[in-house]
Amino acid sequence: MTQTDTKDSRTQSLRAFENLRDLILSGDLGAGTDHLETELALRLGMSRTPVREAVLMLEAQGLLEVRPRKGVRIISLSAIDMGEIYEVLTELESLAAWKAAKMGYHASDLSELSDALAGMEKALQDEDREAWAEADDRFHAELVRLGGNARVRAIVGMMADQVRRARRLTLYMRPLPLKSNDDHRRVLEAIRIGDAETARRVHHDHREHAKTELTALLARHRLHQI
Amino acid sequence: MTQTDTKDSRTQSLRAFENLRDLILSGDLGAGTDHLETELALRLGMSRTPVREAVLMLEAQGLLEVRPRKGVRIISLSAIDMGEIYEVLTELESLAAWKAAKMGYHASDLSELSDALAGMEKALQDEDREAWAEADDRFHAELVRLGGNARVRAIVGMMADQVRRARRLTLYMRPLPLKSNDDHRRVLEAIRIGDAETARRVHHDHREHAKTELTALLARHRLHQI
DNA sequence: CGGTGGTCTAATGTATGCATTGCGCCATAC
DNA sequence: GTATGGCGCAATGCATACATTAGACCACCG
Repeated sequence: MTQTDTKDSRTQSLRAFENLRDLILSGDLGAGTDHLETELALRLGMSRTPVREAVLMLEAQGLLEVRPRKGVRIISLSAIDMGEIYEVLTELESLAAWKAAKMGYHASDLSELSDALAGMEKALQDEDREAWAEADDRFHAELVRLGGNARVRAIVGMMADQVRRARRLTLYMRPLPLKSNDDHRRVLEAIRIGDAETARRVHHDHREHAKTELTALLARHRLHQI
Repeated sequence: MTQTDTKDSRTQSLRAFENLRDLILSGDLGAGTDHLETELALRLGMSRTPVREAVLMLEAQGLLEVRPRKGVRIISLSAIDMGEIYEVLTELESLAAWKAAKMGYHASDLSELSDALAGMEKALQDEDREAWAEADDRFHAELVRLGGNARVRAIVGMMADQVRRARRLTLYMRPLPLKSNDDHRRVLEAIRIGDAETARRVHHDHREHAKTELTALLARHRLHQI
């Protein structure tokens, strides 16, 4: 009657899931904070039932944890967590790169990847870090899509969500990612010519390097929980 | 009043989750079959609410899918799915093997791994495939535990659950896994002496070999959906 | 003054009821 | 005989009410 008249075919649970997810990723529900189900239900303008369902799904994705009688706590990631996530990303993305190279894609199939790369290079010239991060996301997402393993895509998507907050936080703390673009270009080239081993190795090294860089950055800035 | 008086501190949701999970893994709820929430609630002796919550969690784990107005469908895995899962297992378990070797475990830390290996060897002598499978599970579970990455452990656990049905189905279709034990022994030895690269490579090859063997087996027996 | 026990509160876990809506079946018309 | 439209049913999505129980606070006792 008040705000929910915009025709909406999706279920309340799904809306709750998406809304809460966005609130968490945007930092609106800060890491480490607690929230009661009732409170969240009120905020989203629905009853507790769909909120509970959404919370359950978000817990499965590792974005929050339910602590009976204490509310749901937004997960905060330690440096160790970050390391774990990067390890998973390293392995699964480089598998995707390897498979993508093996699949013998035509150049036209790789246009999205080239576009993302071009976006990163332009952003770098403009020193626009936000744009660079967005293009970087697109590159990695497209890479796992080309890898053609739905489970890898799902897992990498989840993990990427989890580190998104951290990445945004550190975006302005580090030098412009010059080497990164070079890595990406080499991965794309390896995929283009079907050199699977190189694609895997370069991407693997790329992610490992990103991990050490990020953890060092977090340590330097005393960001042990984000 | 009838069967659920055994004091049970766990929540109904958790019980529903575990029960349904077991019913699925045991094949009692066959792959591809549909089941109404009401029916499942009746079967588990509880109301629909905890069943719904359990179903949601099981969906997140990829064991079933909810199809509105048609009931929940137990996921059936195609050969492609099986391939995807094995690829993920290959990468993440070999990462775990690599890390385990790097961590410099003392021999006493590896006793569970040795035990599992001994169990596999004894089972092989007895030609007891069930026992072998159980010991194999223990070996792989312990390996990812030693790897020390909680996320890897969670993902591998989920994937292992998903292929359990298939593994049981094919357990008696193939020759005794002689090479498998040898692989495991080499992985253990590499971890013991801290040779991370060997541990990774051997385990990687081991899993890849298992994948091709399984998919060939499924194709030969026309098991396209299990 | 500190510790312990009890009570009270409030948040969750669960059940239940209702509204919605997709789907199938039947009837009717062409 | 077939196709189309409407009606009815039943399963889910959601809201709400209730029971349970963990945890906090206070009072009383040592």
